[in-house]
Amino acid sequence: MRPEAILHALSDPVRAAIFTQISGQGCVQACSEVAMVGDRAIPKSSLSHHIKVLREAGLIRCERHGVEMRNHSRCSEVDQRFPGLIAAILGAYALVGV
Amino acid sequence: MRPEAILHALSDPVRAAIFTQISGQGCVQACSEVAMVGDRAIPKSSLSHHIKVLREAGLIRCERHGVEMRNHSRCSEVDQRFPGLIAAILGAYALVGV
DNA sequence: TCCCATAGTTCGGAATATCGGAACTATTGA
DNA sequence: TCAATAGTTCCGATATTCCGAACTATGGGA
Repeated sequence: MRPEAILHALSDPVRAAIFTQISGQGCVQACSEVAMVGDRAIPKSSLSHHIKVLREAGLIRCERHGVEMRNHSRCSEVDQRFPGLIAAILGAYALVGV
Repeated sequence: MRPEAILHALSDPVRAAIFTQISGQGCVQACSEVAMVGDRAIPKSSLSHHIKVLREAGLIRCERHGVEMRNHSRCSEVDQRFPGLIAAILGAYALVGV
């Protein structure tokens, strides 16, 4: 879990929005529930790529549940390792309304 | 001054190190003083590019002083707009020793 | 069992960004 | 005016990103 990977993952507003969504409500979302960011539909190959980047950065964990993939936020683990990082980043995005 | 630009700028460990260096001691450094990161020499065209990315992200301000360029950290301005962001990021890098 | 529908992943090629050497520009001092 | 120093710009090689199309995996019927 490296800081540069986390920053890179969240330096894309679309990925930051996806991560916010996964972290926010209930902390579990299937990819198909994330297929919209704002009013914008994300092509599923792009979404798959974004999810992969978030996963490889250690920000989320994915497990198959039947036919769908559930994405869990790893917020608390990341926060334990890098205190305040996630909060500051999502806070900054929230301030500019993304 | 957008969060994604700041995160992108600092998602490169070399740039993060340059920014740490500029922010750290005395808050002013000419590019030539930054030409080393760790034991690694940075080509000056690359350094110029890195400095530009940091400048455009709003992280530093550059002004010519005679023949050299001085780089000032804008830490406090960034912190005013996005509280805790810089500290959390540099703190995370410090934790892994970069 | 076989087939279909749903959910994601992988492939491939076009567009874009990054890196660094070489050439260029700007400023100072002799 | 010329030389030296400090950065910038240009450009080609390399690497990333984006997304449609094809592919894989799982579960639910007929």
